[in-house]
Amino acid sequence: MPESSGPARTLRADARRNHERILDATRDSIAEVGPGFAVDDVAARAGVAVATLYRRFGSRRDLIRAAFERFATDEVTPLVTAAVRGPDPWQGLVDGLEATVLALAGNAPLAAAAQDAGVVADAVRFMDPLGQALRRAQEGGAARPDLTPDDLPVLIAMVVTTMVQYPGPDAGRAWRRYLALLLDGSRAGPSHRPLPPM
Amino acid sequence: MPESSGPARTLRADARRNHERILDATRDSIAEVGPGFAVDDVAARAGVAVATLYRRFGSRRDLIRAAFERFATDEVTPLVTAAVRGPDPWQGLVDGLEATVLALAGNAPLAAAAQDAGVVADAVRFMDPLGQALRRAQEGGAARPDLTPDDLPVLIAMVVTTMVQYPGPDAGRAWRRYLALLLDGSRAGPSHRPLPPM
Amino acid sequence: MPESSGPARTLRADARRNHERILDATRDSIAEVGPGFAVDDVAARAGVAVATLYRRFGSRRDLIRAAFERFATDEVTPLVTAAVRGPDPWQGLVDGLEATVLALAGNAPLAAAAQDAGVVADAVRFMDPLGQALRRAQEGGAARPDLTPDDLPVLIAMVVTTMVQYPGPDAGRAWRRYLALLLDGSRAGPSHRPLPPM
Amino acid sequence: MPESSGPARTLRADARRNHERILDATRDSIAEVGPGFAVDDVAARAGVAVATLYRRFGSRRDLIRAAFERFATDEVTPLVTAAVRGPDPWQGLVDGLEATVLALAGNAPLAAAAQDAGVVADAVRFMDPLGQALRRAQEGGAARPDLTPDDLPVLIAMVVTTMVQYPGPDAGRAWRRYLALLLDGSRAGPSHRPLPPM
DNA sequence: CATGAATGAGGCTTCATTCAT
DNA sequence: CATGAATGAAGCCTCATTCAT
Repeated sequence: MPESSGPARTLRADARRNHERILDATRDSIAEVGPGFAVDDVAARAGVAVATLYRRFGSRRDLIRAAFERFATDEVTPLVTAAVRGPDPWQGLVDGLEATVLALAGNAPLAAAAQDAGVVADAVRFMDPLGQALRRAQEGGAARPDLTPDDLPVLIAMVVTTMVQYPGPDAGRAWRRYLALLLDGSRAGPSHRPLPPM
Repeated sequence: MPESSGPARTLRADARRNHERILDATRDSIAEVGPGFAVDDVAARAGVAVATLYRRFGSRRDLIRAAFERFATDEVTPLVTAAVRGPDPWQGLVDGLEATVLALAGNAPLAAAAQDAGVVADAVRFMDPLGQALRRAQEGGAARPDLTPDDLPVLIAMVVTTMVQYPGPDAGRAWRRYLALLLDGSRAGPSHRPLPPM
Repeated sequence: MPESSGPARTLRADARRNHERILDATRDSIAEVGPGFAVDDVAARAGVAVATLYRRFGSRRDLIRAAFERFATDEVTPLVTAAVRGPDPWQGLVDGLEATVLALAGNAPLAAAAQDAGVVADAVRFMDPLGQALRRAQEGGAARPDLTPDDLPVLIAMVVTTMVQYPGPDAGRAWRRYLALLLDGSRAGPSHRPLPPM
Repeated sequence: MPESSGPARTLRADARRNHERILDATRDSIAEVGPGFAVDDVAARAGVAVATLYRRFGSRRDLIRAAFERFATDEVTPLVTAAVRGPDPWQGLVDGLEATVLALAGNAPLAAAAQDAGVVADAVRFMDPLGQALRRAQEGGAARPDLTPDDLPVLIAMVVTTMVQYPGPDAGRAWRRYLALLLDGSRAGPSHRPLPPM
């Protein structure tokens, strides 16, 4: 049966649609009222009952995680994947990290909420392209060899912190400074002593 | 105005004592129940009424700020001041930052609360010795010249983030890794491009 | 109506199987999470949808009733029937009541749930052997004549109460004390005034 | 300062008044909507904020306990104390228990709530006169010696159960029957074997 | 000036139950 | 006839903060 006209109320489809709606609503609510958003507000925005929300996502924390993950997957990862592609491996890593933080900066409150909930690292872990970029840069001798892909979420969290902590008018700029500092520390260099273990 | 009659002075002293007690209680409460501590709990521990607490400090946030500031001033600054004193300017900066973060790590929950409340930078700003160490390291040619003392609180906040985000069993270790990375990026080096502005 | 075609009979069997499964799941769920069990949990354990459960049993309360009834019928009644059989009529009543409460004690949470839902008496009413034992004991002159079989569920509920109210380490013992008291009061005795009416 | 005219708004007095009001409201709410009453409803009836209620009583359970305790202390104990006073020790015990259960029957839903919350025994423990009556009856040789005052709350709970379980039109009568049974079992008698331990 | 009782708003979460498929 | 997604209504509880004493 092809999709006919009119309401076409399917249930499975509605469920999926609700899923998306809730995630959108979460993003919007956080964007508007900040990391202290209320779960009830999200449900209201999504046009579903709170219990529906709780059926899919078990808790406020998981909701944040899911919203941030989808954001990371759908909006960040593609940009990063694109940024990473380039002839120069080091520049690929630089561009990838910049793209990452830039994308996060676009939804800073969501990032802050994820930070508050302690789920940044979880979600960010899904961005594999960065890890590959790191490896390529290491193989090319540009990045110091004692970094690991597991460090990347931490680095990103550190930079995100600088956005969270300084929400002034120039908040959109300062993070570049500290990312640059981290990157300079991440280059291969003869004077570097091995990094302490994780 | 000379110190006049007895009672007035006694009151002043009592007030001061209350002030200290409240700050102690804040530190203790946060240490025990974490950043989600309750103001009432602080008042109870301090042996004062909640309203008294609110008379002295205007809000929960200001209370955190004050507690963290006193902690920074009384417990962190001295250690840092001592650490900074050394013949080698660069090592002085390194030791100073390490001492800072180490001291913060000792009261990680308080640091986390300050982070949550967004007052880390405010309080940390009071630690001047680090700024002087930075300048000395820059004058000696060891530290890159485009860093400023205002960067230091940010760097510290970044490292504190790695403690907050990874409260696992090795949480006490990982921060060293990222501080090292930041320090490697902070060294003077011919290959460094100028840092983006703050 | 003779057993007709296959499929119909298969469906009936499946329905029956579901019925049993749900009742088992109810017993298990209550045993694990106590009288505050959730209907959804029962459905999940039974491997059926919640709506299916609601089609067969009208409400949570009816579900408890049904589970307790089946428990009473299948697991308690046989034990009681066996216990009642003995040469001495009074001892038969004593043993029967002890067996009853003992069986209930084995599934105390289910009994408690039935108590909470107010359906103990309903279900217990199905245990006729006790009534017969009472009559035999009365005919033999051992039990006071003004008791009736309708009193038995009440007596049992009273003893079950002592299990519910005292869930301490010796909860498994105390009920014997109060059953003994009730039994001593149930013996025929010249000093007994007639019991007030039900 | 004598109590003047008008509102006379004292704070300490108001607190005390609120305390009483909340307890009254609890009694009323339970009487109206049953043991499943809502704490919010109690607060509304008492004309106080929910938080006020929670400041005094820590939890729903404690609220029930307090309401039942006050009821027991203020309304039950005096009646019992009066009932117990009589020349015949055994009759004193009988009358005391009857008065107890009778008083409970007047607020059966409150008793049921206390039963549900498992706090009957706690509160009932405050009714010492019954214990004294038991001892007097035992010293007079009327009551069996192996009963202890700690048994009394249990006996009462058992009888209360018969009220809870049979809320029919004759609910007000049946309990007498079972109390009589318990009492007959509580008399001293040569044929009694010692009660099993608690 | 300290007290602490009172507030009001809101937070998260859970359940029994009913539709639409 | 079974499914399970969705519901709506509560429920309990906590907190930062402000009056009245």
